[in-house]
Amino acid sequence: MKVSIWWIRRDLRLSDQPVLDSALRAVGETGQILPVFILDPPLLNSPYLGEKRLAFLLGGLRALDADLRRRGSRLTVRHGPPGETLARLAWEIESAGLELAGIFAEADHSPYARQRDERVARDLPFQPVGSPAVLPPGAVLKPDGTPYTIYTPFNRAWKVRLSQDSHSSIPAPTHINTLDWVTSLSIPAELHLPSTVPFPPGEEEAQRRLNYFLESGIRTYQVHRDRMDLDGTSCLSPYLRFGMLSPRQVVYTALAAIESAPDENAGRGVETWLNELIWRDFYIHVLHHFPGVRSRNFRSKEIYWQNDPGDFDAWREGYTGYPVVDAAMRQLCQSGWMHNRARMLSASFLTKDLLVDWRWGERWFMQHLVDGDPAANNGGWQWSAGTGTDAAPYFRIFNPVTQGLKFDPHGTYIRRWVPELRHVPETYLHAPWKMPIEVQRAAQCKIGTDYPAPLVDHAWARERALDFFGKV
DNA sequence: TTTTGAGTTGTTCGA
DNA sequence: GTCGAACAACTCAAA
Repeated sequence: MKVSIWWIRRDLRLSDQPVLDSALRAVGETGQILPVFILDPPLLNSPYLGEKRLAFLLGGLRALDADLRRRGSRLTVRHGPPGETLARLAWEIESAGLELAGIFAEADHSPYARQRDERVARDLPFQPVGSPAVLPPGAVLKPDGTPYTIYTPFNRAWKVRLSQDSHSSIPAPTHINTLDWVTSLSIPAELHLPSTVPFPPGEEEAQRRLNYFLESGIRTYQVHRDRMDLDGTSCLSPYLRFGMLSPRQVVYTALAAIESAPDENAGRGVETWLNELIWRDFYIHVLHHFPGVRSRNFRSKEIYWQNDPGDFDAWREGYTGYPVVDAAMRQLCQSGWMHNRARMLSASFLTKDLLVDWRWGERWFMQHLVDGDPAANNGGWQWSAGTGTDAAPYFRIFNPVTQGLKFDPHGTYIRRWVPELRHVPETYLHAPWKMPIEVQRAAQCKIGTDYPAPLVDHAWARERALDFFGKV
């Protein structure tokens, strides 16, 4: 009898699951599947992994295990180096007189994962299937066969490529014949998602959110997505990060949503949202073709950052004295997520106002984001710092006050995340240091005591950054 | 090979 | 208050 190992990494779902589908095909009607998740020590101990994302992952494993059990299956969890662990499982299968049909896993394009997989493939019958991107790296190239490094042409080519593509969603199997005598660790239970993290893990929740977003949020997406005070975005990033949603299914569901409801706003919303999903693919492709971006500037030579540890501390704890920046940083630490505009704004503040190395910010974000993904996070940070592919021009420096006025006009976002500013009148909310002393007293918010004075003067910092980056 | 046009997300200043 | 231009120069994409 044949057995397929389904090695689960960041594809925690059963529907539209090409890896599981391949594993099933390889063993036929009578064969068995062994769904495995391996707790890999270097990943668990990585300085880029934080508790919130780990808790989300573990919760996702619990949810997947429950989904599997409903189909007569279960998840096997092991701990150890993946190569040895898989070899051990292969040995267990073969010593029981069964035939290993193959080890099936979704491709993972991050540098660590590629090295790991190459090593596994050397010794074991391992095949990567599918991709966490909608279109896999290599599928979108310039006519001369080299990868794109500018988003807009990539976007155009991506859309052409998608139009040549066909997709028929693979339904979740109703029953999965499973090898059930293999021993498994229990999923570590000590880590639970804090209640401040608004992302219940699991495929069912992911599907529910996708449907809800496509029914209601998509119509206002284009106008509300930049507003930090509204729930204008899809909030699907953690689910896409761990493959609780199939990225291909997301795209095709969204496209189908325009066709079935030809509402002008919905159409615009889907179009805008699709462009965001293409950014996700873009950075996955960039990291695949240029793995060096994880440690080095994509474009510019080394930059001699100021890297003041005190400035960095103030930034990461949310005590810069600029309310939107502080709201953003506290939202990150408490909820494990940050609004897209808040990410740009706080990244601009760290790299341009404080002249701190983007890698410091990148690592901090990775430690706290539930959706933290090496490709997207690195792409975003290098873009913000002006060192990346298709980077922001060096003179594009966000003004935290005007950005706040524009994208959090009533200060709801600030009041939500920076409670010491809760009673500050709207007129002063984005620049509280301008409050006259009697207003500070009335608002129970003394600047310098209850809430910090600005860490740097933005106008001065802007000039300093222009000068600094001008020289580079 | 050469040439031309374009490049996510902003801010400030002066008319 | 609104609007357009300047903020540079360079690399990339595509004809």
